[in-house]
Formats: sequence, structure tokens, C-alpha cells
Amino acid sequence: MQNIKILIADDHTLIRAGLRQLLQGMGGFQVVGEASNGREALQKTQELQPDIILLDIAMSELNGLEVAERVRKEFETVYVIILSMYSNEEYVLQALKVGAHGYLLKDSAPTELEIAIKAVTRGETYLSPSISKTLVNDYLNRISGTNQEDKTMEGIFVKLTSRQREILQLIAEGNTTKEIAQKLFISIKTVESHRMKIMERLEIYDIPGLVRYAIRTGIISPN
Amino acid sequence: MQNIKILIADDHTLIRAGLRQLLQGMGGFQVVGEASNGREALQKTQELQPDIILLDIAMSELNGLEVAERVRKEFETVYVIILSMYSNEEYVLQALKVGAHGYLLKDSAPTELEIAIKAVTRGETYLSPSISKTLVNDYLNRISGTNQEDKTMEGIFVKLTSRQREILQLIAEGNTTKEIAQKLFISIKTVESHRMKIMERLEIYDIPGLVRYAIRTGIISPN
DNA sequence: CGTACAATCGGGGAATCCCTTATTATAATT
DNA sequence: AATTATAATAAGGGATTCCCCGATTGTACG
Repeated sequence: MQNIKILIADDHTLIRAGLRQLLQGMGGFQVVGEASNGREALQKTQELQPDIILLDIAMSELNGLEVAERVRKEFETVYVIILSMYSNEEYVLQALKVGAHGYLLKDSAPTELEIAIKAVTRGETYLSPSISKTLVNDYLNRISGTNQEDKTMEGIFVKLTSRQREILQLIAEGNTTKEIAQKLFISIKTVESHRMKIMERLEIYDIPGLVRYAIRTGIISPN
Repeated sequence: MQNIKILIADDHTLIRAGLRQLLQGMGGFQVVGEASNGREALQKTQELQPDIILLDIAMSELNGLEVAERVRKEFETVYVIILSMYSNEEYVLQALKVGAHGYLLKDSAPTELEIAIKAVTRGETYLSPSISKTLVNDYLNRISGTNQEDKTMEGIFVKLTSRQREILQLIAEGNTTKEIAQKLFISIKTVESHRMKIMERLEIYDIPGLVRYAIRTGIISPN
């Protein structure tokens, strides 16, 4: 069995060096190159023809998701694993959409990296276990169904109804349940009911989490 | 010459594993432990009595700068190196202010890490070369001159006490009052009291507002 | 016409929030 | 040394919210 050739793309030199050491310590892997930004990642993919690219999302020039998309189009034989700090649904969905083979959180055990690489080279798709299953299922259902315009990246707009978004925004803007009820001329109980539905949908069960979600998805700004 | 005992504190397991491999490959260093959040970093510092702590800034529970401040106060023999993605003026200044011995960008060569650790153990202060000299000189001038209250951190760091920032972070991360009380080993009533003081100081009287403030000022990220 | 789901509302108990007050310790000032 | 200020701790108590249950109505879709 030949070594698996790997290209590491991450903005941070120390992180790249660390990953390189980690992979070399595992055996069976050969780090054939490093890239310190997205554009370089594309160049080196062409030059070095690796089996696998490990792609950080937050890179200058061209972010990891962009790189993933182009690599998938231009180099069909290269497997792409996204390495991300975040389990944001938007990122994960976008990664799936552009055809990444793996999505691994930086908060993963080293062995998980090994497992992910091996799974991907067998043609499987690997996602970090902590990534919501329902999320992925939703996505898969959606794309397998009537396709049309891809509704994937409407982000929040597919997950919540209009009313729920309205209430989420009011919550994130600091209105209390009572205030929301008054503004919308509905009962406090109804607002509570909406809030709970929102929490279930998003799988976020605390108010600060809802606020952060609203900011991430652009429903409100932090200002 | 004995091995230098190192504690690594970073939210991300993969990054920690990478750094560990990197340091072990260098020789002369012994990674005696890892911490996956700020509070754990404090605990392990006490337990393991390392010579050096490598501290990421963006950590849950307690951010790296807070940890640095406390470690400097409580464990005078431990050297502190901040490992950061950013060369933000505010971060660097704050790091200097709380008495960190080093500030290293994650975008540094592996050898720089080695150099930094050795410099620091000799009692020197090490900063990544790309960090502006003028910045540091300005700071040093300011503190050596008429001291007064340090106006450096007009942002968050003058408005809140360390304890208050800690609690604000925990609130914004979605911990309930009870959870915070348990984590800090204090009464619920005390947490409530802190929260009210924070609200008065910031003139923000709702939790979503506090969360937005924490995001604006970089105490937490929206993710 | 049945199934699904959105939007509405209620009961009731647990938990939190909000306001006031208080004690102790430490830091700064005089 | 005495005073003042402020941080960190905590309790009491009433108002409010949260959370888990269920229920009704309307609408869209096959």
C-alpha cells in the first residue's frame, strides 16, 4: 500500500507544521506540500497532484469553500476535506454543496483525522460526529427532491417560517416575551410557543445561542 | 539541561495535538499537559506546575488574556506565551499589560516557537517579529511615564473587572445562572449580582444585548 | 378527505429575573 | 492610621419567564 499524498492548506504556519508532524507520526501519509492561502492551494493542487487536500476555511485570497468548489470541478481525482473551527450549519451545507468529501472540526481527536482521511480515500463522505445529523438529512432530502433553484444557501430562510424569523429577530434585539407579545398583538403563550419551535428547529436551546445564530446568519447585526 | 515542561491550552484538539507533536519533535521540551478551555488551563497550571504555558486567546469559559493575567498573579514562576491568530493592537497591548512573556502569531515558523520558548525561559520577552515595534515602544513609554490609570484599553477592559468579564463571557456562551454558579463555585445570588453590575456598567439591560456587546468587543465569537 | 404543519393559546410548576440590602476584603486616598 | 471606594460575596421576596404538557383553528397538498 502506497502512502497517501496530502496537501495542507491553512493560513497559519504553526498550524500547518503541527498538522504535518501529526500526519507523519501516523504513518501511511505523506505531506507533499503546504499552502498558506487559498490561491496557493489551487496552484499546488495542480503542481503536486495530491490524493487529499486538507482545507481550512478561513484563508486569505480565496476561502476554503471556494477552493473546494474549484478543486472539485477541475481536479476530479483529488479528495477534499474541509478543516474548520465551526460547526455552523451554513458552512457544513456549503461544503456539502460544493462537493467536499469530508468536514472535520479542528476540535477533533487526532485519530479522527486519520479515520477521516482513510474513509474519504475509500470514497465515503466523512463528517465530524458532532455535526447534526438532521442537518445533513435535511440537505440530502432537499437536493434529492424536486431540485429547481437550489434553496440550500438561503440559510435561515429554509429553516424557519416567516413568523419564526420575525420572532427570532425580536428576541435577538432584546425584546422580552411580553414586549414581543404586545408588539405582535398575540398572547405571551404564543410567543413562548414560537420560541420553543425555533429552538427545536435550530437545535439551540438558550437565548444567547439564538442571538449568536441571528448574528451569524445576518438577521441582526451585533451593533 | 532538563526538559522544559510545557502546558498547551487551545480550544481545538487537533491544534493541540499538532503543537504537541511539533514540540516533541524539537527535543528539549516536554508537553506535560493540555487544556481545552481557559478554566482548565488554570487548573492544570496549578496541578502540573509547568515551566511554560502556551495560551490561545480564543477559548471558551475564560479567554487566554484573562488566564494570562491570573497565572501571572498566582504562579509567578510560570512563563506565559500567548498564541494568537491576530496581531491586533488591542490584544498585544493587553497581553503586555497583564504581564505575558511572549506573544506569538500562529502564522509563525516552527523554529520561531522554539526560539520564543527559549528566550522566555531566559527571562526575555518575545514578540513575533511582525508585531509593530512602535506599538510596543508606545506602550512602554506610557507605563514608565506618569502612570495613572492606563488608558490603553478604553474598550472593554476598563469598563469591567476581570470577574465581570469572566461572567459576561459565560453568559454570552449560553450558560444559565445556575451553571455559572456551579462552574465558579459561588452562589446563584452572587452571579445575579454580578450580572446586574455588568448591566449597570454597560447600560445594557437585557441578555441579548449583553451577547451582542460580547460579540462586538470580541469577548466571544458568534460561532 | 385525511395528513401535515403553521399559528394561536392555556395550565402549572420550576427556574430565573430584578430590586434591595448586607458583609467582608482589598485598594486607593487622605 | 483612618477613611473612602469598590469588588466580590450572598440572601429575601415578589414579579416574570421558562418549560413541558396539551388543545384548537386554518390552510395547503396529495
